[in-house]
Amino acid sequence: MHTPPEIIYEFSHVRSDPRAREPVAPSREDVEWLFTALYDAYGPRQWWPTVHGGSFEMVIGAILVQNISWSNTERALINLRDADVWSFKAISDTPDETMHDLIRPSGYYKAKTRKLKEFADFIMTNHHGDLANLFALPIGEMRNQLLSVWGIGEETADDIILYGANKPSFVVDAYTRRILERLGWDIQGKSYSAYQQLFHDLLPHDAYLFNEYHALIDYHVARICKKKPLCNKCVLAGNCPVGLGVTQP
DNA sequence: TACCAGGTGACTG
DNA sequence: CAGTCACATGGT
Repeated sequence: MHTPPEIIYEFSHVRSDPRAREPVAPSREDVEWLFTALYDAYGPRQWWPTVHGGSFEMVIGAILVQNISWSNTERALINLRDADVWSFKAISDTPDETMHDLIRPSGYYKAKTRKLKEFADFIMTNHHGDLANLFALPIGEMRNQLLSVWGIGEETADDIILYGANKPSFVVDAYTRRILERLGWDIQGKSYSAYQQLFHDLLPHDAYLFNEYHALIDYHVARICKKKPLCNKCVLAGNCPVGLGVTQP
């Protein structure tokens, strides 16, 4: 379905001095190196994960997974499907109390019920109930519309743009922030856009590249670069200040 | 047991 | 702009 762009194979395989004690601004070579190292180690990740598949599930899953594990999200998606609450109209028509019971496993069930309903109303009111109409918008307009919906923040908006609409908007999450900090890469400020800008400024805006890059970061950080990092199992250890013992996590 | 897991919005200084 | 808090379930 996706074909890796040739540019991947022209990426840098080296990074700047990993023994620097103070954070340094990452170069294009650094950002290319990280992708290449993870891709060589793990191969394509083929995200977004699915239970039943389809754009509807992807978007609903992006809301339900907020600050919770995917396994919890899966339970909620299965409940919704089994209850035949599997369209924006169905979400809108289902009483709050029923929604609470169905999505309870995903946590924050009251807040997420409101989020799902606000999003369903948005799609029905502004896009004739069809996600394809949202996905057809230019990235900037799509992103602004998504951010206008209560419960859709920057990460969820970019999840939907990248993994739903298949357009290049880099996803920044807690894992992304953690690994960049551990690598000793200085970011101007702590805002979401500061992190995203790094990737947008230094990489070609390619949906496949952004898709795999974010997926590889999450795969790697969830398993290796944990709060207590497993540096003895890390393929980046020889190029990371933490892995080299230069700095502490 | 306590901590952790693919955030967001409300509120504060 | 940066920091803090509530929101809530299931796994380890």
